[in-house]
Amino acid sequence: MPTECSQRRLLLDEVVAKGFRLTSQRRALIQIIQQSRQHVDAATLLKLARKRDPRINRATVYRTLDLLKKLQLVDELDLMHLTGEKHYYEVRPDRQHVHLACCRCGRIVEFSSDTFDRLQSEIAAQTGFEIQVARLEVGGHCSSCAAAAHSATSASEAGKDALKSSVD
Amino acid sequence: MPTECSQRRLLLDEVVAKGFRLTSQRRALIQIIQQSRQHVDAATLLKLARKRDPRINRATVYRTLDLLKKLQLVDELDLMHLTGEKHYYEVRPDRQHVHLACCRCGRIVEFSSDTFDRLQSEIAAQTGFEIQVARLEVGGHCSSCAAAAHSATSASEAGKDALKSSVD
DNA sequence: GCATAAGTTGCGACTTAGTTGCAATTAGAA
DNA sequence: TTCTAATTGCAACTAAGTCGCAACTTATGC
Repeated sequence: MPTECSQRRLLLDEVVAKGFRLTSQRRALIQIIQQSRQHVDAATLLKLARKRDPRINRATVYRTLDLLKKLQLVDELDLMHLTGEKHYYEVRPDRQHVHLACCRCGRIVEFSSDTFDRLQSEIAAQTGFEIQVARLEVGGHCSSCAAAAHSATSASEAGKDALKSSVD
Repeated sequence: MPTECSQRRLLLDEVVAKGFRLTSQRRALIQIIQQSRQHVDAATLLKLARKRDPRINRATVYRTLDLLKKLQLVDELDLMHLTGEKHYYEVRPDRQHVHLACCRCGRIVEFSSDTFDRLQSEIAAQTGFEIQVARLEVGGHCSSCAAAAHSATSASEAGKDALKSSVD
C-alpha cells in the first residue's frame, strides 16, 4: 500500500529518468496502483483503468506491470494464492515487510521488523547473493480466527473431518 | 528436496493416519516427490508418474498435491516465477529454509538460519498469527552472476539499455 | 510548430496452469 | 466377500498471462 503522496511523482519521474516514455496509459496505471489502499491484481487494475480510459488494453496492463517490476518500483505478491493464481502488486515501500495471509478470513496483515532486515543482510553476507527482491509470505490463522478455530475444534474433534471442512 | 529416506514411509503413513485412502496413484506421486533431488512442478510430476502408470491423470496430480498441502506434508513454492507461473513442490523439511533464486542463471540456493527461525517466532508472538506456512523467496543474482553482471556493466553502462538487455 | 523515428499500444488469437462435474472404479471396513 | 464412500479418469472448462503485428503516439531535432 502506498506510503504517501511523496511517491506520487516519484514513480512517474523514475520511469522518465530511465528513458521510458510517459504515456497516458502508464500515467493512469501508476496512479491507480499508488492510490489503492489494497493490493491490486491485474484484472482489477484493468477495470479501474478502464473507468478513465475505456480503450486501455489488458496487454498494456501486463506490460506496464512488467516494466514497473523491472524498475523495482512495484513488488509482486502471491498472498499465498488464497484466491486463485493471480498476483497482487504494491508500490515498493522504503522498508520491506512481511505479508501474513489468513487462510480463514482472507485478511492480509503487514509486519516489519529489524529481524527481517537483519535476515536479509545475513543472507547477502553469507551467500554472496545480491538481493533484488525479498518476499516473505506467511499463511495461517490470524489471531481472531485462531481463537475461533480452537474453540470449534475442541468441541467437534480434529483429524480428517476437521481438515475436510476447513476453508484452506 | 527430500532430507532422507526416513521420510519415505512417513508421508504415506501420515496420509493413512489422517484417514485418507492409499491408492496406487498417491503412492507413486508421493514417492516421486520424495525421491526427487529437484523441486518438481505439477507437469513434471505427471510425466514421471506416467512412466510407472500411463493411465494416471493430470487432475489426480493436482488433487493429490492439494491433499499433501492441506496435510502440510509438502510445501508449495513459486521460486520467484523465474520460469512462468507454475508451482514447485518439496517435502516439508524439519527446518524451514529460504529459497534464493538467481534470475540470471536460474539456480536455486537454499539457506536456513537461526535468524529465520527467530523471525517466525517473533511474528507469531507479536501478531498472534498462528503460522502454518512461511515462504521466504529471494530474487536477485547469485554470487557468480553478480560478479559477471558487474564486470559487464562497468564496461557498457547502466540505465535503460542495461535493463532492457538484462534477463530478469 | 512540424516531421520523424523509435517506443508503445490495441487487437485477437494463443498458451499454460489449474478446476470441475460426473460416471466408473477401487480401497478398506463390516 | 460384500458394500459403500472415497477416489479416479475423462473431457470440457476457466483464469491468467503472452505474443506478433499493424496502427498510433511520444519525445527529439530541426
